[in-house]
Amino acid sequence: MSFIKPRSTATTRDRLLTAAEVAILDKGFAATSIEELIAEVGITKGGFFYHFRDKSALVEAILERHLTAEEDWLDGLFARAAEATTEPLAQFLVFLRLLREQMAALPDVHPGCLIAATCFQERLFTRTVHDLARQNLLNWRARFHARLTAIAQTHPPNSKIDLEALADMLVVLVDGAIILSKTVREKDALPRQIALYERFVAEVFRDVG
Amino acid sequence: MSFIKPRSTATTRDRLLTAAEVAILDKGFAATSIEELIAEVGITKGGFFYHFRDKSALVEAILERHLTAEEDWLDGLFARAAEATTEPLAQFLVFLRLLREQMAALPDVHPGCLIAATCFQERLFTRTVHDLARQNLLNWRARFHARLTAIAQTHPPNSKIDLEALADMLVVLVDGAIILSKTVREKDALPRQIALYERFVAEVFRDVG
DNA sequence: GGTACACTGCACCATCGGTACAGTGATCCG
DNA sequence: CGGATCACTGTACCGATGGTGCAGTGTACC
Repeated sequence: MSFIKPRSTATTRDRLLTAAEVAILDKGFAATSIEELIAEVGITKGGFFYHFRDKSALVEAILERHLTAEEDWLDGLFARAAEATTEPLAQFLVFLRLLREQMAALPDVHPGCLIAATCFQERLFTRTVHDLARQNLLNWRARFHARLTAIAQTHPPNSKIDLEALADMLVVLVDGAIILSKTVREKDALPRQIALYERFVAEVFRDVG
Repeated sequence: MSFIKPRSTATTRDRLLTAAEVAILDKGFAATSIEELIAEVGITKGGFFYHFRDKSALVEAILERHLTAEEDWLDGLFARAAEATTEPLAQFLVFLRLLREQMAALPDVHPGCLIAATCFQERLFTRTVHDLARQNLLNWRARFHARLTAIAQTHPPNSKIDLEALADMLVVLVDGAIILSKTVREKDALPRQIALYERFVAEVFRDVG
């Protein structure tokens, strides 16, 4: 090549990550070849393995980037909910509404959950990939659980409830609804499940006058 | 080979299916090689392609067999629930309890949902595979929805509720909880989610005395 | 005895992940 | 200005795997 390519250091690696993330969510990890990625980004095979030790390391990097981005995004939603009200239950319900609205606003069916995508390809990935996914889920469990516990202080549930499972339930519903919406090709499946969760949470903590 | 192998016609094909199903649920489709399957079953490559046009056709056959077995199994649970009571809500709740108990009795974490596993490997499979998965989910939606509608006749919910989404919710929770339990390696995640669903259904249709 | 079934055995192909390594142009540092 | 380092290129090569093609073979059934 004779033209001068803008020297972009981290950018090539980042473009690889983006191309790979899109491709993996679209058609799966195994169906995404390294050769197709380097063709898209415009580098050679040697260049790919300069950035990533192997295909697993690529997934590792995608997951890391994705998980922090997801965390920032949800933190943003929590912050907006905190602006609206300080009351724990109301705040959580606002957060859920914001989450549902954002999911409903997506143009197509949700591209899919990377966690779920890795979950069913066990042996293709390293320990690290699975640990990343695991830590991420445990993180969300802990965060939602803390909020639900706080809510239960001021709104004691009418009967004993498994708050940890209720915390997991949101993540479970999101992942499950993504599978459903991808499989039956209905983009409103996800927001509708979140709506049910909102109702459930509201009913569990409804103050029995 | 000199020893006389018992002539087992359909059995070889069936043993292939079983070996493949186990392997795919354990480590994923892409990580399961044809060569490992034929080694396990004790045939040659030619024998494999005599039974299946390609790897996708294998998945197709596994799904078909699996989905009918699953349907029979759930029908059995419904039948047992019908023996216990004829009242629609009580019957559905008995069914959910049976489902939860069976899931809790599994020795390890649930091996995983074939539907979900196919969902994230889009381009590796044929149209048929995806259509099978789709029809299966739509089937369960219709069946649960019919039951919920019947329940709503005798137990009008205290406020309007999306019964179709509530029907989907069970499938969504099961699939999502399998992902969760596989990822964090906690076998009780699935029964705990079903327990929450039981409570939700009971509360939605609780007669406001 | 003939036909169909359920394979075996073997040769071969393309794709893909991955290795190895020498070379090269741009950039940064002293 | 020189040297080191970065971010690659280019090429050659390897093994595993999915898949094809086809001739042959033992068994069962009619």
